[in-house]
Amino acid sequence: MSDSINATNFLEGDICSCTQCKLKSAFFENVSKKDLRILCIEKTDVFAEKGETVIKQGEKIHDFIYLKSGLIKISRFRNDIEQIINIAKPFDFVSLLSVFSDEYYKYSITALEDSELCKLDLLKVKQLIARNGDFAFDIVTKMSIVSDRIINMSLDIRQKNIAGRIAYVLLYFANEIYQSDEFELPISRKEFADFIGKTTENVVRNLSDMKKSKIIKIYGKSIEIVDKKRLQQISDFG
Amino acid sequence: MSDSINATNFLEGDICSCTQCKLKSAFFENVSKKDLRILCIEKTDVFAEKGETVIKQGEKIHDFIYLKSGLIKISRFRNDIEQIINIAKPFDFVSLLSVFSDEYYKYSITALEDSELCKLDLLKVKQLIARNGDFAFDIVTKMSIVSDRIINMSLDIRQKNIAGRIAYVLLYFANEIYQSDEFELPISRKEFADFIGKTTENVVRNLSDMKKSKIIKIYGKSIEIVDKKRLQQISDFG
DNA sequence: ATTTGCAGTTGATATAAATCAATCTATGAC
DNA sequence: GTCATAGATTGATTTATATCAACTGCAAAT
Repeated sequence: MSDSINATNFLEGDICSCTQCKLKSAFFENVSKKDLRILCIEKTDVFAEKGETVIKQGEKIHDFIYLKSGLIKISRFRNDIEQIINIAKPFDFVSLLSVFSDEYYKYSITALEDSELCKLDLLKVKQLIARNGDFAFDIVTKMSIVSDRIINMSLDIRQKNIAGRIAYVLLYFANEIYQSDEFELPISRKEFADFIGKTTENVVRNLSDMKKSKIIKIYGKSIEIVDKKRLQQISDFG
Repeated sequence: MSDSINATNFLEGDICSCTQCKLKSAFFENVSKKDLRILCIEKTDVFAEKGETVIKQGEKIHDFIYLKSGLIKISRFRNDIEQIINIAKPFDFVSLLSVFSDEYYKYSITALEDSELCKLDLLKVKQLIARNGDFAFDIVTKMSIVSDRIINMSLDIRQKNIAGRIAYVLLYFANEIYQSDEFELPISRKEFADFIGKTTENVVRNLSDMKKSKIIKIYGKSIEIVDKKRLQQISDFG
Protein backbone atom coordinates (compact mmCIF):
# COMPACT_ATOMS: atom_id res chain seq x y z
CA MET A 1 0.00 0.00 0.00
CA SER A 2 1.41 3.34 -0.96
CA ASP A 3 0.46 4.80 2.37
CA SER A 4 2.75 2.51 4.27
CA ILE A 5 5.60 3.21 1.87
CA ASN A 6 5.18 6.88 2.44
CA ALA A 7 5.14 6.26 6.14
CA THR A 8 8.38 4.32 5.85
CA ASN A 9 10.00 7.04 3.77
CA PHE A 10 8.92 9.64 6.23
CA LEU A 11 10.34 7.60 9.04
CA GLU A 12 13.56 7.09 7.20
CA GLY A 13 13.95 10.80 6.73
CA ASP A 14 13.21 11.26 10.35
CA ILE A 15 15.85 8.82 11.56
CA CYS A 16 18.23 11.70 11.07
CA SER A 17 17.59 13.59 14.25
CA CYS A 18 19.52 16.55 12.86
CA THR A 19 16.48 17.81 10.95
CA GLN A 20 14.91 18.42 14.33
CA CYS A 21 17.99 19.92 15.95
CA LYS A 22 17.36 23.34 17.44
CA LEU A 23 20.80 24.46 16.32
CA LYS A 24 20.29 23.47 12.73
CA SER A 25 19.44 27.05 11.86
CA ALA A 26 22.79 28.24 13.15
CA PHE A 27 24.89 26.47 10.55
CA PHE A 28 22.78 24.27 8.36
CA GLU A 29 20.06 26.60 7.18
CA ASN A 30 21.21 26.17 3.61
CA VAL A 31 21.92 22.47 3.68
CA SER A 32 19.45 20.20 1.92
CA LYS A 33 17.79 17.34 3.78
CA LYS A 34 19.84 14.97 1.71
CA ASP A 35 23.14 16.58 2.64
CA LEU A 36 22.07 16.90 6.22
CA ARG A 37 21.45 13.18 6.26
CA ILE A 38 24.96 12.52 4.93
CA LEU A 39 26.42 14.54 7.79
CA CYS A 40 23.97 13.07 10.25
CA ILE A 41 24.75 9.44 9.61
CA GLU A 42 28.26 9.80 10.96
CA LYS A 43 27.53 12.28 13.69
CA THR A 44 28.20 11.47 17.33
CA ASP A 45 26.47 13.09 20.21
CA VAL A 46 28.88 13.54 23.07
CA PHE A 47 27.86 14.21 26.62
CA ALA A 48 30.46 15.94 28.72
CA GLU A 49 30.15 16.30 32.46
CA LYS A 50 31.13 19.46 34.21
CA GLY A 51 34.92 19.55 34.39
CA GLU A 52 35.45 17.06 31.61
CA THR A 53 37.92 17.88 28.87
CA VAL A 54 36.37 17.36 25.48
CA ILE A 55 39.31 18.33 23.30
CA LYS A 56 42.93 18.28 24.38
CA GLN A 57 45.42 20.69 22.89
CA GLY A 58 47.74 18.75 20.59
CA GLU A 59 45.21 16.10 19.59
CA LYS A 60 44.61 15.41 15.95
CA ILE A 61 41.58 17.14 14.47
CA HIS A 62 38.98 14.76 13.05
CA ASP A 63 35.71 16.45 13.81
CA PHE A 64 33.71 19.54 13.31
CA ILE A 65 32.24 20.14 16.74
CA TYR A 66 29.53 22.37 18.03
CA LEU A 67 27.92 22.88 21.37
CA LYS A 68 24.26 21.93 21.71
CA SER A 69 23.76 22.74 25.37
CA GLY A 70 25.87 23.71 28.35
CA LEU A 71 28.91 25.93 28.67
CA ILE A 72 32.53 25.38 27.73
CA LYS A 73 35.88 27.06 28.12
CA ILE A 74 38.50 27.30 25.41
CA SER A 75 42.02 27.43 26.79
CA ARG A 76 45.62 26.74 26.01
CA PHE A 77 48.64 25.78 28.07
CA ARG A 78 52.15 27.14 27.86
CA ASN A 79 54.80 26.41 30.44
CA ASP A 80 52.14 24.68 32.52
CA ILE A 81 50.07 27.78 32.96
CA GLU A 82 46.57 27.90 31.60
CA GLN A 83 45.34 30.77 29.52
CA ILE A 84 41.58 30.89 29.06
CA ILE A 85 40.74 32.25 25.64
CA ASN A 86 37.00 32.31 25.81
CA ILE A 87 33.96 30.99 27.57
CA ALA A 88 31.15 30.11 25.23
CA LYS A 89 27.63 28.82 25.12
CA PRO A 90 25.59 27.16 22.36
CA PHE A 91 25.44 29.18 19.12
CA ASP A 92 28.74 30.80 20.15
CA PHE A 93 30.92 27.78 20.12
CA VAL A 94 31.80 25.87 17.03
CA SER A 95 35.25 24.47 16.53
CA LEU A 96 36.05 26.92 13.78
CA LEU A 97 39.43 28.01 15.04
CA SER A 98 42.27 26.02 13.56
CA VAL A 99 40.11 23.26 12.09
CA PHE A 100 40.51 24.55 8.55
CA SER A 101 44.14 25.53 8.84
CA ASP A 102 45.77 23.05 11.17
CA GLU A 103 46.01 19.34 11.68
CA TYR A 104 46.17 19.51 15.46
CA TYR A 105 44.16 21.39 18.03
CA LYS A 106 45.93 24.44 19.42
CA TYR A 107 43.36 24.74 22.18
CA SER A 108 41.63 22.59 24.74
CA ILE A 109 37.90 22.54 25.31
CA THR A 110 36.55 21.82 28.78
CA ALA A 111 32.94 21.66 29.95
CA LEU A 112 32.13 24.20 32.65
CA GLU A 113 28.63 22.80 33.00
CA ASP A 114 27.19 19.48 31.89
CA SER A 115 27.19 19.88 28.13
CA GLU A 116 26.07 18.18 24.97
CA LEU A 117 28.25 18.40 21.92
CA CYS A 118 27.66 17.26 18.39
CA LYS A 119 30.57 15.90 16.40
CA LEU A 120 30.42 15.81 12.63
CA ASP A 121 33.04 14.32 10.37
CA LEU A 122 35.23 17.27 9.40
CA LEU A 123 36.05 15.78 6.02
CA LYS A 124 32.35 15.62 5.18
CA VAL A 125 31.90 19.20 6.25
CA LYS A 126 34.84 20.24 4.10
CA GLN A 127 33.37 18.42 1.12
CA LEU A 128 30.08 20.10 1.72
CA ILE A 129 31.73 23.50 1.74
CA ALA A 130 33.20 22.80 -1.68
CA ARG A 131 29.89 21.50 -2.97
CA ASN A 132 27.39 23.90 -1.48
CA GLY A 133 28.13 27.57 -1.96
CA ASP A 134 25.43 28.84 0.33
CA PHE A 135 26.64 26.60 3.11
CA ALA A 136 30.21 27.77 2.42
CA PHE A 137 29.03 31.31 2.75
CA ASP A 138 27.31 30.56 6.06
CA ILE A 139 30.50 28.99 7.38
CA VAL A 140 32.60 31.96 6.26
CA THR A 141 30.20 34.32 8.00
CA LYS A 142 30.10 32.27 11.17
CA MET A 143 33.88 31.99 11.24
CA SER A 144 34.20 35.70 10.78
CA ILE A 145 31.86 36.36 13.70
CA VAL A 146 33.53 33.86 16.01
CA SER A 147 37.09 34.98 15.40
CA ASP A 148 36.11 38.62 15.50
CA ARG A 149 34.53 38.16 18.91
CA ILE A 150 37.53 36.36 20.29
CA ILE A 151 39.99 38.90 18.91
CA ASN A 152 37.96 41.80 20.23
CA MET A 153 37.55 40.29 23.64
CA SER A 154 41.25 39.57 23.87
CA LEU A 155 42.09 43.14 22.86
CA ASP A 156 39.51 44.59 25.24
CA ILE A 157 40.90 42.66 28.16
CA ARG A 158 44.50 43.43 27.29
CA GLN A 159 43.79 47.11 27.41
CA LYS A 160 42.30 47.24 30.87
CA ASN A 161 43.71 47.23 34.39
CA ILE A 162 42.70 44.49 36.76
CA ALA A 163 39.53 46.15 38.06
CA GLY A 164 38.47 46.92 34.50
CA ARG A 165 39.07 43.34 33.45
CA ILE A 166 37.05 41.95 36.32
CA ALA A 167 34.17 44.31 35.65
CA TYR A 168 34.32 43.41 31.96
CA VAL A 169 34.12 39.68 32.65
CA LEU A 170 31.30 40.07 35.16
CA LEU A 171 29.35 42.06 32.59
CA TYR A 172 30.13 39.43 29.99
CA PHE A 173 28.63 36.75 32.19
CA ALA A 174 25.59 38.84 33.03
CA ASN A 175 24.88 40.10 29.53
CA GLU A 176 26.13 37.44 27.18
CA ILE A 177 26.05 34.19 29.09
CA TYR A 178 23.26 34.36 31.65
CA GLN A 179 21.10 37.29 30.56
CA SER A 180 20.69 38.08 34.22
CA ASP A 181 22.39 40.24 36.82
CA GLU A 182 22.33 37.34 39.24
CA PHE A 183 24.25 34.21 38.39
CA GLU A 184 26.54 31.49 39.62
CA LEU A 185 30.12 32.01 38.51
CA PRO A 186 30.91 28.93 36.41
CA ILE A 187 34.63 29.26 37.10
CA SER A 188 36.90 29.23 40.13
CA ARG A 189 38.84 32.29 41.27
CA LYS A 190 41.92 30.76 39.70
CA GLU A 191 40.17 30.29 36.37
CA PHE A 192 38.93 33.86 36.59
CA ALA A 193 42.55 34.88 37.03
CA ASP A 194 43.65 32.72 34.09
CA PHE A 195 40.95 34.30 31.98
CA ILE A 196 42.02 37.89 32.63
CA GLY A 197 45.73 37.14 32.93
CA LYS A 198 46.18 38.23 36.54
CA THR A 199 46.79 36.41 39.83
CA THR A 200 44.16 34.63 41.90
CA GLU A 201 44.89 36.77 44.95
CA ASN A 202 44.30 39.98 43.06
CA VAL A 203 41.05 38.68 41.60
CA VAL A 204 39.85 37.90 45.13
CA ARG A 205 40.96 41.28 46.45
CA ASN A 206 39.28 43.20 43.65
CA LEU A 207 36.06 41.22 43.98
CA SER A 208 35.97 41.99 47.73
CA ASP A 209 36.66 45.65 47.01
CA MET A 210 33.67 45.72 44.67
CA LYS A 211 31.65 44.00 47.36
CA LYS A 212 32.72 46.60 49.95
CA SER A 213 31.80 49.39 47.54
CA LYS A 214 28.40 47.74 47.15
CA ILE A 215 28.79 47.32 43.42
CA ILE A 216 28.23 43.58 43.63
CA LYS A 217 27.13 41.04 46.19
CA ILE A 218 29.06 37.80 46.60
CA TYR A 219 28.26 34.60 48.39
CA GLY A 220 30.80 32.04 47.26
CA LYS A 221 30.22 31.63 43.55
CA SER A 222 26.93 33.49 43.54
CA ILE A 223 27.24 36.95 42.11
CA GLU A 224 24.65 39.66 42.10
CA ILE A 225 25.35 42.86 40.24
CA VAL A 226 23.87 45.68 42.29
CA ASP A 227 25.25 48.81 40.67
CA LYS A 228 25.54 47.96 37.01
CA LYS A 229 26.21 51.51 35.89
CA ARG A 230 29.20 51.76 38.16
CA LEU A 231 30.44 48.36 37.02
CA GLN A 232 30.17 49.48 33.41
CA GLN A 233 32.20 52.59 34.22
CA ILE A 234 34.92 50.52 35.81
CA SER A 235 34.98 48.31 32.74
CA ASP A 236 35.03 51.24 30.29
CA PHE A 237 37.46 53.41 32.16
CA GLY A 238 39.77 50.75 33.63
CA MET B 1 43.96 37.58 -40.62
CA SER B 2 43.47 35.06 -37.90
CA ASP B 3 46.75 35.93 -36.35
CA SER B 4 45.67 39.45 -35.54
CA ILE B 5 42.36 38.23 -34.12
CA ASN B 6 44.21 35.90 -31.85
CA ALA B 7 46.47 38.72 -30.89
CA THR B 8 43.47 40.83 -29.99
CA ASN B 9 41.91 38.03 -27.96
CA PHE B 10 45.14 37.46 -26.21
CA LEU B 11 45.36 41.15 -25.49
CA GLU B 12 41.81 41.23 -24.23
CA GLY B 13 42.53 38.39 -21.86
CA ASP B 14 45.62 40.22 -20.88
CA ILE B 15 43.88 43.49 -20.06
CA CYS B 16 43.05 41.78 -16.84
CA SER B 17 46.38 42.20 -15.13
CA CYS B 18 45.20 39.89 -12.37
CA THR B 19 46.11 36.79 -14.34
CA GLN B 20 49.71 37.95 -14.04
CA CYS B 21 49.51 38.97 -10.41
CA LYS B 22 52.14 37.34 -8.25
CA LEU B 23 49.61 37.01 -5.44
CA LYS B 24 47.01 35.29 -7.55
CA SER B 25 48.14 31.95 -6.15
CA ALA B 26 47.44 33.07 -2.62
CA PHE B 27 43.68 33.39 -3.04
CA PHE B 28 42.66 32.81 -6.61
CA GLU B 29 44.30 29.52 -7.45
CA ASN B 30 40.91 27.95 -7.99
CA VAL B 31 39.24 30.81 -9.80
CA SER B 32 38.73 30.44 -13.52
CA LYS B 33 40.10 33.05 -15.92
CA LYS B 34 36.55 34.12 -16.62
CA ASP B 35 35.73 34.69 -12.96
CA LEU B 36 39.06 36.35 -12.40
CA ARG B 37 38.20 38.76 -15.17
CA ILE B 38 34.87 39.57 -13.51
CA LEU B 39 36.67 40.48 -10.32
CA CYS B 40 39.43 42.22 -12.19
CA ILE B 41 37.25 44.61 -14.15
CA GLU B 42 36.17 46.39 -11.02
CA LYS B 43 39.39 46.15 -9.11
CA THR B 44 41.31 49.23 -8.05
CA ASP B 45 44.99 49.33 -7.38
CA VAL B 46 45.71 51.65 -4.52
CA PHE B 47 49.09 53.07 -3.75
CA ALA B 48 49.62 54.08 -0.14
CA GLU B 49 52.59 56.10 0.99
CA LYS B 50 54.33 55.32 4.22
CA GLY B 51 52.18 56.67 7.03
CA GLU B 52 49.01 56.85 4.97
CA THR B 53 45.83 55.39 6.41
CA VAL B 54 44.16 53.08 3.93
CA ILE B 55 41.17 52.04 6.00
CA LYS B 56 39.69 54.01 8.87
CA GLN B 57 37.96 52.23 11.71
CA GLY B 58 34.23 52.91 11.44
CA GLU B 59 34.14 53.27 7.68
CA LYS B 60 31.67 51.24 5.69
CA ILE B 61 33.06 48.07 4.17
CA HIS B 62 32.82 47.93 0.38
CA ASP B 63 35.94 46.12 -0.64
CA PHE B 64 37.88 42.97 -0.27
CA ILE B 65 41.44 44.21 0.10
CA TYR B 66 44.77 42.52 -0.03
CA LEU B 67 48.31 43.74 0.17
CA LYS B 68 50.45 43.37 -2.95
CA SER B 69 53.64 44.93 -1.67
CA GLY B 70 54.83 46.87 1.34
CA LEU B 71 53.97 46.58 5.00
CA ILE B 72 50.89 47.61 6.96
CA LYS B 73 49.71 47.82 10.52
CA ILE B 74 46.25 46.85 11.71
CA SER B 75 45.15 48.83 14.73
CA ARG B 76 42.15 50.06 16.61
CA PHE B 77 41.45 53.06 18.79
CA ARG B 78 39.63 53.23 22.09
CA ASN B 79 39.60 56.28 24.30
CA ASP B 80 42.12 57.87 21.94
CA ILE B 81 44.75 55.26 22.58
CA GLU B 82 45.97 53.11 19.75
CA GLN B 83 46.23 49.38 20.04
CA ILE B 84 48.23 47.71 17.29
CA ILE B 85 46.77 44.33 16.50
CA ASN B 86 49.19 43.12 13.92
CA ILE B 87 51.86 44.09 11.44
CA ALA B 88 51.59 42.27 8.19
CA LYS B 89 53.22 41.88 4.84
CA PRO B 90 51.90 40.59 1.51
CA PHE B 91 50.39 37.10 1.67
CA ASP B 92 49.67 37.74 5.34
CA PHE B 93 47.28 40.58 5.01
CA VAL B 94 43.89 40.26 3.49
CA SER B 95 40.93 42.10 4.91
CA LEU B 96 39.33 38.93 6.18
CA LEU B 97 38.54 40.12 9.67
CA SER B 98 35.06 41.58 9.98
CA VAL B 99 34.39 41.80 6.25
CA PHE B 100 32.08 38.82 6.27
CA SER B 101 30.41 39.56 9.55
CA ASP B 102 30.20 43.30 9.89
CA GLU B 103 29.13 46.29 7.87
CA TYR B 104 31.79 48.61 9.24
CA TYR B 105 35.50 48.23 9.78
CA LYS B 106 36.46 47.62 13.38
CA TYR B 107 40.11 48.25 12.59
CA SER B 108 42.25 50.79 10.78
CA ILE B 109 44.91 49.89 8.26
CA THR B 110 47.96 52.12 7.91
CA ALA B 111 50.94 51.74 5.60
CA LEU B 112 54.24 51.39 7.44
CA GLU B 113 56.14 51.38 4.17
CA ASP B 114 55.09 52.49 0.71
CA SER B 115 52.54 49.86 -0.18
CA GLU B 116 50.38 48.65 -3.03
CA LEU B 117 46.96 47.31 -2.27
CA CYS B 118 44.41 45.68 -4.47
CA LYS B 119 40.73 46.37 -3.85
CA LEU B 120 38.11 44.01 -5.18
CA ASP B 121 34.39 44.51 -4.95
CA LEU B 122 33.39 42.60 -1.83
CA LEU B 123 29.97 41.79 -3.23
CA LYS B 124 31.56 40.10 -6.22
CA VAL B 125 33.85 38.12 -3.94
CA LYS B 126 30.88 37.03 -1.86
CA GLN B 127 29.02 35.93 -4.95
CA LEU B 128 32.04 34.00 -6.07
CA ILE B 129 32.22 32.21 -2.74
CA ALA B 130 28.63 31.06 -3.17
CA ARG B 131 29.28 30.04 -6.76
CA ASN B 132 32.70 28.44 -6.57
CA GLY B 133 33.17 25.82 -3.88
CA ASP B 134 36.91 25.47 -4.30
CA PHE B 135 37.36 29.20 -3.99
CA ALA B 136 35.10 29.17 -0.93
CA PHE B 137 37.28 26.51 0.55
CA ASP B 138 40.43 28.53 -0.12
CA ILE B 139 38.88 31.54 1.57
CA VAL B 140 37.82 29.50 4.58
CA THR B 141 41.33 28.12 4.91
CA LYS B 142 42.95 31.51 4.50
CA MET B 143 40.60 33.05 7.05
CA SER B 144 41.37 30.30 9.47
CA ILE B 145 45.10 30.86 9.11
CA VAL B 146 44.88 34.64 9.42
CA SER B 147 42.65 34.69 12.48
CA ASP B 148 44.57 31.90 14.12
CA ARG B 149 47.81 33.81 13.76
CA ILE B 150 46.33 36.98 15.16
CA ILE B 151 44.72 35.20 18.09
CA ASN B 152 47.90 33.31 18.90
CA MET B 153 50.06 36.38 18.68
CA SER B 154 47.70 38.29 20.92
CA LEU B 155 47.71 35.47 23.48
CA ASP B 156 51.48 35.07 23.29
CA ILE B 157 52.04 38.75 23.93
CA ARG B 158 49.49 38.89 26.72
CA GLN B 159 51.28 36.17 28.58
CA LYS B 160 54.70 37.78 28.66
CA ASN B 161 56.34 40.47 30.73
CA ILE B 162 57.72 43.53 29.00
CA ALA B 163 61.15 42.09 28.18
CA GLY B 164 59.52 38.94 26.81
CA ARG B 165 57.17 40.98 24.67
CA ILE B 166 59.96 43.05 23.21
CA ALA B 167 62.07 39.99 22.45
CA TYR B 168 59.02 38.35 20.87
CA VAL B 169 58.35 41.29 18.59
CA LEU B 170 62.00 41.65 17.58
CA LEU B 171 62.07 37.97 16.67
CA TYR B 172 58.81 38.41 14.78
CA PHE B 173 60.36 41.16 12.68
CA ALA B 174 63.55 39.17 12.10
CA ASN B 175 61.91 35.84 11.32
CA GLU B 176 58.55 36.65 9.82
CA ILE B 177 58.85 40.08 8.29
CA TYR B 178 62.44 40.63 7.19
CA GLN B 179 63.97 37.16 7.18
CA SER B 180 67.13 38.77 8.49
CA ASP B 181 68.68 39.51 11.86
CA GLU B 182 69.45 43.04 10.72
CA PHE B 183 66.57 45.32 9.85
CA GLU B 184 65.12 48.77 10.14
CA LEU B 185 62.34 48.95 12.67
CA PRO B 186 59.29 50.04 10.66
CA ILE B 187 57.63 51.54 13.72
CA SER B 188 58.37 54.25 16.24
CA ARG B 189 59.08 53.52 19.90
CA LYS B 190 55.55 54.65 20.65
CA GLU B 191 54.08 52.27 18.09
CA PHE B 192 56.25 49.51 19.52
CA ALA B 193 54.69 50.31 22.90
CA ASP B 194 51.18 50.33 21.43
CA PHE B 195 51.88 46.97 19.85
CA ILE B 196 52.92 45.28 23.08
CA GLY B 197 50.61 47.24 25.33
CA LYS B 198 53.28 48.95 27.44
CA THR B 199 54.61 52.50 27.70
CA THR B 200 57.10 54.12 25.36
CA GLU B 201 59.58 54.80 28.15
CA ASN B 202 59.70 51.18 29.19
CA VAL B 203 60.18 50.05 25.61
CA VAL B 204 63.14 52.38 25.34
CA ARG B 205 64.59 51.26 28.66
CA ASN B 206 64.28 47.58 27.82
CA LEU B 207 65.77 48.06 24.39
CA SER B 208 68.76 49.86 25.93
CA ASP B 209 69.12 47.10 28.51
CA MET B 210 69.28 44.53 25.72
CA LYS B 211 71.83 46.72 24.02
CA LYS B 212 73.92 46.94 27.20
CA SER B 213 73.72 43.15 27.58
CA LYS B 214 74.97 42.88 23.99
CA ILE B 215 71.91 40.95 22.88
CA ILE B 216 71.12 43.49 20.19
CA LYS B 217 72.74 46.50 18.58
CA ILE B 218 70.72 49.65 18.03
CA TYR B 219 71.39 52.75 15.97
CA GLY B 220 68.16 54.67 15.85
CA LYS B 221 65.71 52.43 14.04
CA SER B 222 68.35 50.00 12.87
CA ILE B 223 68.36 46.80 14.83
CA GLU B 224 70.87 44.02 14.70
CA ILE B 225 70.22 40.87 16.65
CA VAL B 226 73.57 39.70 18.00
CA ASP B 227 72.64 36.96 20.47
CA LYS B 228 69.55 35.36 19.03
CA LYS B 229 69.57 32.40 21.41
CA ARG B 230 69.46 34.72 24.39
CA LEU B 231 66.70 36.78 22.77
CA GLN B 232 64.69 33.63 22.19
CA GLN B 233 65.10 32.66 25.84
CA ILE B 234 63.87 36.05 26.96
CA SER B 235 60.87 35.67 24.68
CA ASP B 236 60.11 32.12 25.83
CA PHE B 237 60.72 32.65 29.50
CA GLY B 238 59.42 36.22 29.90
C1' DA C 1 34.80 12.17 64.21
C1' DT C 2 39.21 13.35 62.53
C1' DT C 3 42.23 14.20 59.05
C1' DT C 4 43.63 15.93 54.68
C1' DG C 5 43.59 18.97 51.16
C1' DC C 6 42.12 22.49 48.34
C1' DA C 7 39.67 26.92 47.20
C1' DG C 8 39.25 31.16 49.01
C1' DT C 9 40.76 35.03 51.72
C1' DT C 10 43.76 38.51 53.92
C1' DG C 11 48.09 40.82 55.05
C1' DA C 12 52.96 42.22 54.39
C1' DT C 13 56.43 42.86 51.23
C1' DA C 14 58.87 42.86 46.81
C1' DT C 15 58.92 43.85 42.05
C1' DA C 16 57.45 45.52 37.67
C1' DA C 17 55.74 48.99 35.21
C1' DA C 18 53.56 53.67 34.88
C1' DT C 19 53.98 58.31 35.50
C1' DC C 20 56.19 62.69 35.79
C1' DA C 21 59.91 65.52 34.57
C1' DA C 22 64.00 66.94 32.34
C1' DT C 23 67.16 66.55 28.54
C1' DC C 24 68.73 65.29 24.30
C1' DT C 25 68.55 64.48 19.54
C1' DA C 26 67.31 64.72 14.69
C1' DT C 27 64.60 66.75 11.15
C1' DG C 28 61.93 69.91 8.50
C1' DA C 29 60.45 74.90 8.07
C1' DC C 30 61.82 79.29 7.41
C1' DG D 1 72.12 78.57 9.63
C1' DT D 2 68.61 78.73 13.55
C1' DC D 3 64.32 77.73 15.14
C1' DA D 4 60.65 74.82 16.25
C1' DT D 5 58.93 70.41 17.05
C1' DA D 6 58.32 65.61 17.72
C1' DG D 7 60.63 61.41 18.87
C1' DA D 8 63.91 59.29 21.85
C1' DT D 9 66.30 58.82 26.15
C1' DT D 10 67.34 58.87 31.11
C1' DG D 11 66.30 59.54 36.02
C1' DA D 12 63.32 59.89 40.17
C1' DT D 13 59.15 58.67 42.07
C1' DT D 14 54.59 56.57 42.48
C1' DT D 15 51.39 53.04 41.68
C1' DA D 16 49.77 48.57 40.35
C1' DT D 17 50.43 44.03 40.60
C1' DA D 18 52.96 39.77 41.91
C1' DT D 19 54.81 37.08 45.34
C1' DC D 20 55.17 34.96 49.73
C1' DA D 21 53.06 33.51 53.85
C1' DA D 22 49.57 32.51 56.99
C1' DC D 23 44.98 31.36 58.01
C1' DT D 24 39.92 29.93 57.23
C1' DG D 25 36.28 27.08 56.05
C1' DC D 26 34.42 23.50 53.66
C1' DA D 27 34.15 18.91 51.63
C1' DA D 28 36.04 14.43 50.56
C1' DA D 29 38.50 10.51 52.46
C1' DT D 30 39.59 7.56 56.13
